[in-house]
Amino acid sequence: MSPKIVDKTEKKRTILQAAMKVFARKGFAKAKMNDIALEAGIGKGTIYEYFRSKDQIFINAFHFFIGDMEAEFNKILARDMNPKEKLVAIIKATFDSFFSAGDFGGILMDFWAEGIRNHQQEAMEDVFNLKEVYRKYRQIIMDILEEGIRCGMFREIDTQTTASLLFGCLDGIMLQYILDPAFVDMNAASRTLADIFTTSLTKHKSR
Amino acid sequence: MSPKIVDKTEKKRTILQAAMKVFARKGFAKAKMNDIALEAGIGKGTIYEYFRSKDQIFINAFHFFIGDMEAEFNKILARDMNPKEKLVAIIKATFDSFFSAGDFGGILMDFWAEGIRNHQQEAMEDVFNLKEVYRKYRQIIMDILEEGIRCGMFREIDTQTTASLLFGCLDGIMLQYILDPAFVDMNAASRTLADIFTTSLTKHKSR
Amino acid sequence: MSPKIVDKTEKKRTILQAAMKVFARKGFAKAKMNDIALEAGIGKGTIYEYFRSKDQIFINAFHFFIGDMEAEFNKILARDMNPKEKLVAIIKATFDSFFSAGDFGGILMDFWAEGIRNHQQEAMEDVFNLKEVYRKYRQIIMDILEEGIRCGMFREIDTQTTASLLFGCLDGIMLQYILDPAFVDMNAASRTLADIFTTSLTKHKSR
Amino acid sequence: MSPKIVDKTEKKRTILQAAMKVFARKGFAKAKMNDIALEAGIGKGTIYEYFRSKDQIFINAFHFFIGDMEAEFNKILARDMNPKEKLVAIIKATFDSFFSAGDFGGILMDFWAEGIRNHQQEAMEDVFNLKEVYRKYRQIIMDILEEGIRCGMFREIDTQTTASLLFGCLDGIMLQYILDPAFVDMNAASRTLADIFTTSLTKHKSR
DNA sequence: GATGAATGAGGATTCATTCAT
DNA sequence: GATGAATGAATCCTCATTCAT
Repeated sequence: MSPKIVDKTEKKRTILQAAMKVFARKGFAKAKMNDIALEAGIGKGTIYEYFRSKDQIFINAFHFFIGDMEAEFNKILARDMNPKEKLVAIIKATFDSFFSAGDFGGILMDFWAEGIRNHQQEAMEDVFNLKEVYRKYRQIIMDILEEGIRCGMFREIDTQTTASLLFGCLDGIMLQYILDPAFVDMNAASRTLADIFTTSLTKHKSR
Repeated sequence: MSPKIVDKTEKKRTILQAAMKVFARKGFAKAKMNDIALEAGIGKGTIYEYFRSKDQIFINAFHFFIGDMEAEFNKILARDMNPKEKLVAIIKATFDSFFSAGDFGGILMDFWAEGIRNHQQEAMEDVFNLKEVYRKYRQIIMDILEEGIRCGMFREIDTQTTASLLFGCLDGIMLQYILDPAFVDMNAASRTLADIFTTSLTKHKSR
Repeated sequence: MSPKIVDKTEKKRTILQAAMKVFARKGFAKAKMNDIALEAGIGKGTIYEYFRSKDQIFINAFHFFIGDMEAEFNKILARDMNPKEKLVAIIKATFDSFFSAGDFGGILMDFWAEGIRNHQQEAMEDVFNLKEVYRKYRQIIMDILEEGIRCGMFREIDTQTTASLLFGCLDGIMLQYILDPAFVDMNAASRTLADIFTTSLTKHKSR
Repeated sequence: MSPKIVDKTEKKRTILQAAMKVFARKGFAKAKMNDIALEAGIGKGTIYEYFRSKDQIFINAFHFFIGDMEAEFNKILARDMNPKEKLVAIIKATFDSFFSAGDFGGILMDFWAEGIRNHQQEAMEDVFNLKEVYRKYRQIIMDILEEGIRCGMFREIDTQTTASLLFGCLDGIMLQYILDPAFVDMNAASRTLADIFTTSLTKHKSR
């Protein structure tokens, strides 16, 4: 009765990962559906059994990419750590998440580029809202900063701006790594970034 | 002598600025030559009198965009300031440069996205080498940092990584501004960024 | 003996009727094999157990549609009626046959459209010869007209052309009904058509 | 200043006529844009300078085809003739119009087929309303019939149904001609059709 | 110099058909 | 026998680029 049994979810992920590789390699615009099919080792037409369009693949890739990071952050927030430790953990988690994405790092650029254009235009607002994602992550950092100020661990700073800067710094350093891996030591970057922000934020009793 | 006097350079810039507006609005891939022609108020074919191809326009736009910043930085370096002041000036100049680009902010994403892809591929290496541009700017910051350490103003830090982080932070915060201008106060960002880095780098005598 | 007894003929008809519904609804070109499978409540692949191709389904549908009408006409010809009565009976039978086709009326257009193209091309000539079908039906009408002339009931007319016109009129009125059912009263049409032709053909003794 | 001067309207017609030829030969669905381009002796892309899509070509072809007939009919109605003469003139004009369409006769089938489907669906209602076209032409015939009855030239008949039948007969006979030109003498058909209807409709004084 | 009409290579998408289960 | 996942040929349409005027 039931013919060929296929794990749709499994195959969908296979295609998605193939697509992400190709996007990372060529960028969204230059990535051909055929490239994705070849990378996935399937026929061109098969992709359309799992995704309605090239755009849909992109959006799915975005959510796939974001998903992990979100889970990771929530785990950190739930842990029993002081604000400074949380901040360091968030920084470390972001770097880890970036590396677990493996080849797909370059795809970040397309997420950004597409996200920026979308926010200026009308459609897709709901499915591909990079602005919201950023707000959410900034809020997480802001919460930690405010907690630190409340408990007297951090000095009084503009939490919103500082959160933006920290988050921006994470983005920016990854960008440089993607662009020029030989020049950026990511371990050092993780440590130094944590160092700079915690040093600067820490309230010195004696002063 | 010449029947029609046209300032080639002037018109080239007109086209370039039109192109940058369109790129910023739609992204490189979705920007049509016709859009650029319309924006520039000229005929489609005329563009080809000034640029060999769409790619060439992009590369020219890139250099146009970079050019100002480079000049600005050199001016700062030549000025008679201490390292801390220079750092603050560089940060300020970067923000200013970004705003002077006006509408064109969004184009940064395409520069980045294209630049990243190009560095992984072969062609264009010479004409569109984003990697080199970044190395150059990082070097400028590194030089300031090292000068600061030498003269005992900054503590001993990993200058290369710190330069990367500072420069990354500048990129990252602009990205967020482009994406969500209502959320990011650029003046505060400029001040806070300078504050965080100088505070953190400053060598405290008593310790 | 056989593990599963399936009435091949029965299922073939099921598929055929499903196909006819879909053809009527969407036209041959826009009808998808999947639509037919869904309408028939079977799997897409199953259709190919009964028909070699989409074209074959169409041809079979055509013959299925024609089959009834042919039987009906032969019955009329065999009956003991005068030519005028036979003509009226043929007209009535055609209308009835059209309505018995139910939803499938619209499919006539595709039969016509396809038939016309096929006759101008080479292939299918044998399996799908609309020209022959028309010739046959015209001949039936011609025979009745000639019989009427022979027995002095009809005046001397161009039987071939008159047969074409009568048959054309039947086609044409159905077309209008399909297009705009609210505007065409098919009962009135049947009566009026019979009236016009018999009135016009009848030989008036006194003149 | 002004480059290549092209009569857009003229070229549009050229493409339209090429398209009509191809539609007539292959049917709408099987006609490729490339076929039309080849027939028109231009490049594939050029078509899109004049028509937005294949559908638009079809709709334009429809209006082009209808246009002439409408003008012709209005001329007849304006002439000083009695109803019987008008009827004959309308019949003749329809046949003439059909032949002036030359090769394009076969395209009628696609108009019909498409028109029928459209009336069952939603879109295009306004641009491609075959129902309205038929209503208009039936009305023209009805008006003539009613005028004939009023002036005592025609007997009292169901004008709406008779108009449908006459118009249907015109369609139907053309269909047969397209299908099997060797079998249908269009001159005879024109004459016989006029004969049958006028004979049948004429009020005989002595009765 | 300027133009925009013409072009055709290129790519997303559709869908009849196949075939492993 | 029945199925539907997989396939790729086929096709519409886009758009950078050319070139006659």
